[in-house]
Amino acid sequence: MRAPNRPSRANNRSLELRDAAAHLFAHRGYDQTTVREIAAACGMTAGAVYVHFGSKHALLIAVYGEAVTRVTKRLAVSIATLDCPWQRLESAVRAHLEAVLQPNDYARVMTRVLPEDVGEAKIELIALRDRYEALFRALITGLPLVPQTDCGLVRLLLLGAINWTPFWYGHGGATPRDIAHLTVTLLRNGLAQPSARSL
Amino acid sequence: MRAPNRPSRANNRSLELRDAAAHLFAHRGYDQTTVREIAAACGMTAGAVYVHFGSKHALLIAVYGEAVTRVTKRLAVSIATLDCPWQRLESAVRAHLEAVLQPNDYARVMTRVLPEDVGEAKIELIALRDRYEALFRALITGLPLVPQTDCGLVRLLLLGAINWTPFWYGHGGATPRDIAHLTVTLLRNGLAQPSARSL
DNA sequence: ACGTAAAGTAAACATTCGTTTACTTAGTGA
DNA sequence: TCACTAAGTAAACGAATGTTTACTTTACGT
Repeated sequence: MRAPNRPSRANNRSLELRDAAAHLFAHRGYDQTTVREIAAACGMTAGAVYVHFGSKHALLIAVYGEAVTRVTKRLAVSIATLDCPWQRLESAVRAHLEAVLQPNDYARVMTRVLPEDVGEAKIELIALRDRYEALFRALITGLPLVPQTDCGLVRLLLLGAINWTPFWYGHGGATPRDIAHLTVTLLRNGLAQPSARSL
Repeated sequence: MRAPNRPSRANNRSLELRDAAAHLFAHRGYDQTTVREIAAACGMTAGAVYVHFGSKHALLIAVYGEAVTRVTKRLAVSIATLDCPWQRLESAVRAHLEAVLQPNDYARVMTRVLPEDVGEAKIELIALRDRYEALFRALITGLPLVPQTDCGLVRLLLLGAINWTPFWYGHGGATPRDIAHLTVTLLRNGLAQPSARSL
């Protein structure tokens, strides 16, 4: 018998495959990426992919799961030492944006491939995404908002705004820090001139 | 010679095809829709599609163009009689949301299929989308915002928030009217309790 | 040294899809 | 009536794709 949790051959090419898949899914989308391309990126043939993953869908789920794990960790670290709920939210938004906007293959997969487009794997992807969005739910319900605000709606608008950023980022000079600051300022105080505010 | 602008056979099945394509693209995405499905929806064979459209890409561009035309018209009507810039923006957002969220095949294609995913037709789709987003540029630069606000960034965040809505709409009880109101209120005044505002 | 099993290859398989081709049908104008 | 042309069909084409199969290689435990 071999020792469990440690494969006999040291090189774990599953991770190599997963990374290559993440890179291609992030840059070209799921449908536009072929199993042969993923294999070639690791210097292998298509058949070898199925030694490590049962299907292309399974590979996507592995990538997506790793993406959620990484971004979750990054976000938790960024807010760990902060107390002010507004600062916590801004820091979380900035961490999310940095992950999604810097050339970070895993995070980018989360916004690039839509669960609706992958049919069979849809349910698993939505579950993973929900796990991540729950973090923002907590951050938003912790804010001192005007009474009877629909926190769920606020969360969805906020996530929509920042999930869409990859499609336009780079055309202006704004950094993730700028975008996060503007977003949370907007949520907190609005952007109207003081004389133009309503009730 | 035949009279121009009026085909000899009265039935213009190009439009029928375009409608069917819009329906399928909106519900299943571009890649997941086959030319055979579009043809079958009109009771035709795949080959007949190419009598009316040179390629599947051309069909997508036709759908996308019609979508922009329709939503643009709808949006123009909704703000025509309003003067207050905040009301104009809210009305425009509501019109956009109603178009995108009600089962409106054409409008939904605008948010469902990403130009990045269609390769060859990408450039045309982006041009069409830009034409539409210019309307929001005008509405936002007309707002009395605090000085030195980055209007471009605001527009992109706003469009991101409302373009993402189709992916979650229906899970809460919010109507397009509710969402539009909350969005513009948020942009105008923020949502912090008055005692929790910062400079 | 030997048997085992994982890792990988090369090739084929079975679809599927966008598109083309050859042919048929039917309305229109002269 | 008759030639013309747009509209449509049935079938095939050619390429691409996810996946499987049969076979080879190689590292490890005993």
